[in-house]
Amino acid sequence: MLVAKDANDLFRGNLDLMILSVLADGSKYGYLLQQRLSDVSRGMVSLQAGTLYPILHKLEGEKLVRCRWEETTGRPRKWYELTAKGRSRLTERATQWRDVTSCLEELLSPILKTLPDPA
Amino acid sequence: MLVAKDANDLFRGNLDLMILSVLADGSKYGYLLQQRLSDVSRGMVSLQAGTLYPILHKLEGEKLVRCRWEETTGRPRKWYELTAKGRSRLTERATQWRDVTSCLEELLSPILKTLPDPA
DNA sequence: TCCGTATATATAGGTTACCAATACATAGGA
DNA sequence: TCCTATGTATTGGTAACCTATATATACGGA
Repeated sequence: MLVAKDANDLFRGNLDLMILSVLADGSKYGYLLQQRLSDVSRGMVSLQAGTLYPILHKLEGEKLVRCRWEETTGRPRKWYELTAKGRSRLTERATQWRDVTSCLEELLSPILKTLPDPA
Repeated sequence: MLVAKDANDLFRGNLDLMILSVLADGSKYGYLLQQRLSDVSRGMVSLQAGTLYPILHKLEGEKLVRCRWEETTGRPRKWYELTAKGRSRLTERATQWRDVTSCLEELLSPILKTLPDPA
């Protein structure tokens, strides 16, 4: 029951949201996105390749991102860019997230108040 | 990709946390817990029986809750009570949740700032 | 020059949380 | 009498994510 079995279980269901939001900050290729996400989350999120690429393919299939291969450098890289539809989805999902947090915060505030400050 | 396919997908992975926190407010039987959760979430969370009871059984198996049948009233009811281990798990999961939100908030704050107030 | 590591993308198979559907049974009101 | 609300439970299915594996290039050190 979600007892830290898998690294990213705490973010389950929100990886698409996180990826879209990172792409909103500028186009990236998969590997770069992976590192950026690890950085901004201070290591809390560590997307494995087997997690990342299937999500990107799915986002592409939904036309939320578009991509093109860059062959100029030695290694081929696949750059992903947010589409208009992707931006729309991002705001939709971000709004949902805000609603979820407000709901959870109401439930958890009495419990969290008894805890020491995160510092 | 989490496009409101199922009613509670937005809360996926947190139903155990929500149930534990509702039980922290006092012992309840399943059906009562189901309604209370719907109330405090203003209808956002609507646990079906097929979702609720398996979770309760699992929590019981982990000794996070204990339960006893109440036979006095007409219909038998199974009351669930948080154990010490359950309380410990609750604070642990609540802390995790706080960390997740702070991480997501950092990612989403630029997007949410552009949106109108929830009101 | 050879090897290990970082870079870079991809797929197959498995696990788990949750849902939908169904089942069974009692109480109360129309 | 019948319908709805109450109350607990199980079975089968789906989707998201993970682990393991595969393939290939670039680069630095020995």
